[in-house]
Amino acid sequence: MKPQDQSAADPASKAHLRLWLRLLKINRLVEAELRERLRLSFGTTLPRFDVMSALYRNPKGMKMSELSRLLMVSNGNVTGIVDRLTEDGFMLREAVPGDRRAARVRLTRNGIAEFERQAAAHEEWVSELLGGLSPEDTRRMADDLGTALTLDRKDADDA
Amino acid sequence: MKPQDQSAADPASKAHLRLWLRLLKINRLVEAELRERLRLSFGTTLPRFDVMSALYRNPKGMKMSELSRLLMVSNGNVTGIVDRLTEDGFMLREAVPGDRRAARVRLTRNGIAEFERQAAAHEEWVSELLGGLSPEDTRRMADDLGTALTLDRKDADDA
DNA sequence: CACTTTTATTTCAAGCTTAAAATTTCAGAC
DNA sequence: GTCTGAAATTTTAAGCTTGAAATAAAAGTG
Repeated sequence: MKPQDQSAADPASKAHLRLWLRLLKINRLVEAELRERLRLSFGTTLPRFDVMSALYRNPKGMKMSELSRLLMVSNGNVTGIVDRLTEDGFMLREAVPGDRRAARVRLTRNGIAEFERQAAAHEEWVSELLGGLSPEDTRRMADDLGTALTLDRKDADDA
Repeated sequence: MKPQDQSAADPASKAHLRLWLRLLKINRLVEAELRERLRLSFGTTLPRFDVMSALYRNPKGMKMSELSRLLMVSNGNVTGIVDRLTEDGFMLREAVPGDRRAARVRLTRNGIAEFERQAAAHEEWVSELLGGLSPEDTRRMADDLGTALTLDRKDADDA
């Protein structure tokens, strides 16, 4: 490829940057709205919702480190959020039989019931907020992102 | 459409939720990487980069409230970030002639030079991190998101 | 002009977040 | 068994973030 092929300035990097700025924007828009609704409707926060969601899908409980890895946040971060959710009676720490260092966290009966209420509203809200995307665009974009994510390595699974 | 058309459970909301979880994931992945690189290479953070970026595009400066609205963060948040960037000599507050309440913030010569270094690296990093997306997918996704964003109302503009 | 309301910003308390250091326990080497 | 290093978690300090309250000044009302 000849040098002047780069006619209209840099090709890919500007396009990627443009996409990134839009990803950032929709993320902030949706997160801000979800945060406010969670606060007003349930008196909770997004990080709390995320932790409860992870535990809801793992009824047997998860170790702190598993939680931290899945949610892609630091260990110390999870400690604080779980502390507060435990104070509220939504979850509890259990000893791990063979390992006195580890702690297994799981939702209480109360936490399960509370999360189910929150999750139903949450799903409706997300759908409302992404309502501008047609079913086809939605599916295609999710698939494209799936590709990008597996190429970024990390856990290639997904529910 | 007949009732049993909804065969595979709820249609749109689950698809939107799936997309949302992937948007969230790629966002965290990219942000985590950018945050670490900004820290290691420039000793700065994403919020600081965002503020400097906004001011770089507005050489005449911006009022605190304009900054806060553009970046979609709270007023108090901007105050703290600008305070620290000012201590570092990258920006300064100026009085607004006709309004003694307001403050106009702009980059110093030093701040401009520093941001230009950071922005060049940042663009490369983003392109690298989104490298898994082909030029076509990248463009299409950005366009689709643009649609979703204008439908979410708010400022329909964009650079 | 006095009064009220709106606007611009900062301050504050609480919670989120990270990276790094500190603890505690486990597992392997000897 | 003792030592050394790795692993799981918590603690800590600093910065980010919000919503609400506090300040201060501008703009409208009468």
